[in-house]
Amino acid sequence: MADPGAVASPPIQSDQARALLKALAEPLRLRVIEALGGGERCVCDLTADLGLAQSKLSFHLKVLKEAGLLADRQEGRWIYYRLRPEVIEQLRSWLAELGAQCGKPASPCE
Amino acid sequence: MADPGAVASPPIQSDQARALLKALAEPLRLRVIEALGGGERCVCDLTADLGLAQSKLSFHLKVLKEAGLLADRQEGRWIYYRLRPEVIEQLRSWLAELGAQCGKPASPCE
DNA sequence: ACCATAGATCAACTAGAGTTGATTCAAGGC
DNA sequence: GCCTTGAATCAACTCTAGTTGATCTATGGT
Repeated sequence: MADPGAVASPPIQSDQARALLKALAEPLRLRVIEALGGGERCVCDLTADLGLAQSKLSFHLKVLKEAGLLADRQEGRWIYYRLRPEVIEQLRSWLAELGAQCGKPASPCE
Repeated sequence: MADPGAVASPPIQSDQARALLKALAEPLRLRVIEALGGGERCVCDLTADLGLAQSKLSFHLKVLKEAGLLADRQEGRWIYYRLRPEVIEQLRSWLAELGAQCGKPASPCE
């Protein structure tokens, strides 16, 4: 029903969806996410490309990681971040359910 | 490629996606959205069901409407709000693009 | 015309989230 | 061991977004 190849993508709760939405709904974080949409990047690259103060980027990376949207790995002095597409997929599934049965007419309240 | 049955869902911009995400990423608004996920409702029903102050609900309905997520119609004294599933679908498509090619390995930055 | 009710709007207040610059920590190079 | 550099953390500040209660508008009943 969901996604065949994915690593067990359980249906996501409303609270989890909200956390993901909140993490995404911030201009800088969205730019980070979009940058990582092109593939894994190290922090120094992101800092340079997005023209951000180091501590600012670090703050937002932390938020995104805690929301579950990013994964990271260390290699020597550098830390690489990447998107976790399965989490995006969970959010998409959650959104799909929202639109599913919203066409029902209202019961007149008079 | 996109959605066959939908009413011409043009690819959405990053800014528009952010606006939608921001509108969704608020606890009360998400509750409203989920309530409307079950079908159209009038404001008085929503106020009662969600147990909200009237002005508070009105504020959030406005935000959601301005984001494009809701449509409304007036009938006598009452105003009915409903979800716009095509907008949700646009957001889903936008999210799908994000995860598409994020598997690319990083170019080592040393 | 008057009153009651649904809903939007407004101004003042509050709180939470992001910014900034300094500091700390860890990994390499010498 | 010491110095440099990548990155995280912290405290102080700022600002935006949501809350609150009052007011305004419009619809319908009498």
